[in-house]
Amino acid sequence: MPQTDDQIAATFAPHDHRECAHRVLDEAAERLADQGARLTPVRRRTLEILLESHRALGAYEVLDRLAAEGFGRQPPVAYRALEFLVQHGLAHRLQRLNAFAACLHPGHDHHPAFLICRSCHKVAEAAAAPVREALTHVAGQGGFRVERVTIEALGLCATCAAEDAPDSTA
Amino acid sequence: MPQTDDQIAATFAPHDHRECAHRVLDEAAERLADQGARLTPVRRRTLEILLESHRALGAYEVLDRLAAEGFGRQPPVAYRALEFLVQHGLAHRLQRLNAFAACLHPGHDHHPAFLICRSCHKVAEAAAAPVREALTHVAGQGGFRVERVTIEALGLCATCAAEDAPDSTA
DNA sequence: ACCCGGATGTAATAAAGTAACGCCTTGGCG
DNA sequence: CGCCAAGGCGTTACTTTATTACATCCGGGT
Repeated sequence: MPQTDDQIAATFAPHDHRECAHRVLDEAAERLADQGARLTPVRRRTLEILLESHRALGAYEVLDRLAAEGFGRQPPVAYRALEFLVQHGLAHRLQRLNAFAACLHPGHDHHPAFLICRSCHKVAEAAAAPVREALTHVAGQGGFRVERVTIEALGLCATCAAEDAPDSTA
Repeated sequence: MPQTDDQIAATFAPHDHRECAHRVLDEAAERLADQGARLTPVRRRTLEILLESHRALGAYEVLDRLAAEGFGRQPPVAYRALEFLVQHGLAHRLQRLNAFAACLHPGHDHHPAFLICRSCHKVAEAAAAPVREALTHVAGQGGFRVERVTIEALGLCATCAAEDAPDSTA
């Protein structure tokens, strides 16, 4: 399971973000070593940039950051690093946003459902298994074999909902 | 329910396509009249173009067709017509493809799940309700309120699967 | 006739993504 | 060590997708 209920809430709640970034980065390096893939400086930095927030960043946003730090300033620099991260399950691409977000649960379910808050723009990963199962079932009845799914929800996270209407929570 | 199992199969199976196109177009005109919206020539023609196949078309693909028929040849012409159709539930936007497809079941479930065949590229609509429900449930446990959902599956339709391996069906 | 809003059309530009090529590093091997 | 092959990085140039801004036109109401 990619993400428990508490973890969804934790994504949106204020927290010491350095800690989760660090944890993920460590796991990432380890996993890549196992696969014989190289976490080069650009790639590592790209992942760090994504990890600095729970938001999804556009490729050009990432590119600007990389360029400012001495890496190449042409689009392929960012796209290659991002593609590498996605392929190795360290980042996800959000179709609705044309943007990328670090995977916070590498190694678990590599095709989670995404919860995108329209207010704070943070992105959480939710367990996609039950959702995918429902879809696979519906599709299968029509003879369609599902191979890959995109599940993205736009809505309001608990933290933002509480801010919008601080006393209407109960 | 936007689409029964038989209807999913029907989308991918060979069939007289003029018939389903015609039916949808008639319904569309009627529905728009109710809403006080105008199905102008560009809009109508755009819908017809989308209805000519079960595939999703890129905005520029539609634009080329429109331009060839005497309509404007600048991007906003196509984007405006497509946006109108989407807003009135007569077409859908497919995020994965950056493309648009006619809605074959206007008036039912306006946010269906999409089944995209990677072989024939046709797109079917499937009932999203159970899928959305599963997602809403998972998200709700984390305090996230789902508002809009994107569900798109990439896979192989029954017709293409049968062609790939004609005798492995049983 | 006049005005108004919506629908069209245009040019221009932004944003997102890809192709093609050369150089440099890394790591294996004689 | 010297050599080579593969992969990574950087560049230029380009394609595809989408939007902004503004002029014009058409239809309905007064």
